Amino acid sequence: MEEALLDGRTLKHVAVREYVRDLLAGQAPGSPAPSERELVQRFGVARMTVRQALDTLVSEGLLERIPGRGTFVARPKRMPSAITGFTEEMQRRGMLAESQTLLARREQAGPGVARALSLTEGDAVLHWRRLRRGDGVPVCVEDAYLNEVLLPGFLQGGMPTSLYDALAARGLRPTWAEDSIAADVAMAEEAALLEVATGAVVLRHSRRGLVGDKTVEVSRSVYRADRFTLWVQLGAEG
Amino acid sequence: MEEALLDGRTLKHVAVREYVRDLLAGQAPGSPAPSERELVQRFGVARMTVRQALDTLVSEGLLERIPGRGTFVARPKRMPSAITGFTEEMQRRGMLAESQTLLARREQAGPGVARALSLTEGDAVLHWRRLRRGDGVPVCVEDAYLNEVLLPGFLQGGMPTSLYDALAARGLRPTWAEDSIAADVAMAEEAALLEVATGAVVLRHSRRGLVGDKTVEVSRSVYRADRFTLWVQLGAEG
DNA sequence: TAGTGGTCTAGACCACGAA
DNA sequence: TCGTGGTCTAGACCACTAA
Repeated sequence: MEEALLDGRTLKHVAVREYVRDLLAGQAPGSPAPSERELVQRFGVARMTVRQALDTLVSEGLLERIPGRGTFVARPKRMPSAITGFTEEMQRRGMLAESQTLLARREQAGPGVARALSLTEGDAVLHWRRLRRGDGVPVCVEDAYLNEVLLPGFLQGGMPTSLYDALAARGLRPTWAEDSIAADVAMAEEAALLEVATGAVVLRHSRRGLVGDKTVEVSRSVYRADRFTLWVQLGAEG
Repeated sequence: MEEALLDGRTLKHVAVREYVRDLLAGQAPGSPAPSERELVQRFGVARMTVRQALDTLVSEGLLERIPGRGTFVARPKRMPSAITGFTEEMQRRGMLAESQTLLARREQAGPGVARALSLTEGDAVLHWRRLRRGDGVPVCVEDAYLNEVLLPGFLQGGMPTSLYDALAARGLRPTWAEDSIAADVAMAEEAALLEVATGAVVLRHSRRGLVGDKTVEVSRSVYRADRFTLWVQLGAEG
């Protein structure tokens, strides 16, 4: 029976690991995993091999070992804030996210954008300006600048609703972000778009989004202070 | 010579691990670690034991294994924002942090603070209000509410400069934080303390700080918008 | 007492990188 | 060719938990 589980091509600890992962998929926290010796019997491998498989699942946070008791499905750990965009943020709050493209074109990078994208001033960048609504009310004006070299043909074929979905489809969703958040007042143009008075209080949010060492996105957003509060979770342990 | 390194009380993989950690402390990224077989010889242990020791250091991010080459000091990974307080934040910016205690007393928890600290309304909490300066200029008014049960005698013996240092000394430095950030205008009392006009733009920052499952700190800070921008790094990969 | 995970041994063969 | 880390074996003894 063991032969059905080991095909000779897959590494044994990987086979055991994926077997256990499938077995416990969807199981409630606290559900017991097979014991190490049971997996040794089932797969006909050494115990160290089973431990190597389980070690991986423990470090992933899927399993939890309790000496003298056994191995169990761990309760999900608290996770720090993911790197999300407006669309996901609104969905998380149960609000309807809408976007109206005000501008989508190639431009020459100004000094600030060029530095943030690790380009030279005057290099071509994609500039995408949107008015973003939550439940129909203007919430935010966002200017996103994208590295054109990484996104050939991005402006063709219609703009997507979610920038991060579009980046993810190209394997370029940021895995690292450097954000700055400040309070300020709205300039005339911003105020008109956000349907507030010039000088109304706003929250300014800038982001530099990287995947690996490459900056793919620089954005500057201005939020109506009366319609938006930023939430951030920090830390790892739970 | 091996006997000098193993005292029989310490677990062997721990002895090997700490030997390697000390050996490589302060070494530049890319510096080679002893090979696994070299450590086997030096400590007279099995190779699996050495691998267990090195596995820990690899998962800590200190070491990096390169198959066929060896094991090396890893370059430091980018880390998400730590959970810091005002003092550390100012130091990070190269500014002098000063604090003036406006209030430090036991109070009965109001509904919001009680809920955030997982207490019952009316339970005793420690309330610490400070005016915080950076390079001598008022930057922030912070109200911190602390769970008195976790911090017996905290108000005696003089207030520390850094709340987070004081919590760390008790093993209660938050490992998880839930923050909210919003733009607003200063109320009269805040404006007077911050030396701005009533109605001036401010950044409001609330935090719930936990260690494990216990909430140890709830704070509400109001920052002068012209003196403070918040910075956050998100993500894990580098 | 029986079962669990934690630690440890003394080997083995492999793919890969550098010389 | 030689050294490296990656994988794997077939056992062993320990402390701890639960019945």
